Amino acid sequence: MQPPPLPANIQALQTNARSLVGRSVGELARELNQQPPDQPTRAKGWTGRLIEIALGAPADAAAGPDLAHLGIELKSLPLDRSGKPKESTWVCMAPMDGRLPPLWRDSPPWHKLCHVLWIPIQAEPSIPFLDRRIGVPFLWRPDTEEEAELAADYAAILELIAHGELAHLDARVGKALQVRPKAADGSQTTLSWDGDGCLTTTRPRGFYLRRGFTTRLLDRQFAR
DNA sequence: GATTGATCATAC
DNA sequence: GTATGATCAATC
Repeated sequence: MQPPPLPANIQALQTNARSLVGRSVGELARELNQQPPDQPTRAKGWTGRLIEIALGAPADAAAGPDLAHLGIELKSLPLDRSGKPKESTWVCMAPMDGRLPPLWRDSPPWHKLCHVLWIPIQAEPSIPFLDRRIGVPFLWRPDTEEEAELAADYAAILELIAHGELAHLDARVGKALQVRPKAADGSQTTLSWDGDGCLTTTRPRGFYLRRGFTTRLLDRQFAR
């Protein structure tokens, strides 16, 4: 199997994604000539990138959906032994300097989350890394209720950032969408504003979907 | 066991 | 340095 080209449309993408069901990480790596990491624990995003390669997504560092021409974001969804998401889901960076648009529908997380192709994958520690298998993919658009929840969380987060109340912006804010540190280490900084309107610095952070939220997506999709 | 804050690898 | 892909590991 060669790395497929950029899928021309959603149908092609879905066909490709369905062809991965039941394949193992090791098989996929071999077929795509990707060298598996020696220490999987030190290659956190490797499987996600492997799936992107398998689906023809370009590996660029630009912000925005993976498949910009289709408006679709690819997300691997690692599952634990009970079939629930193992972790929260990375969404995108959260600018701390006031560049976040006031309207949810203009926001970076909305543009990432408005149309997602989820690729479930086994991730329980008891399964050797290369033996983990890919599950049934599903396209998702937030329904009214889900979007309202995300938008409300976004508004709360935005307000804290806009008012320079970063001390109160921790991972406990937000029912579905939360903000957590996102950096190579604790020394990283980015620009922000304090409560008096003075420029300062803070730790870089990003938006994440809580585990409970993605659990509900799975439940809805597979009606379990 | 779930959550929060910290961190790892890679591309550009 | 900033973005992407996330999971690790300490703590609650």
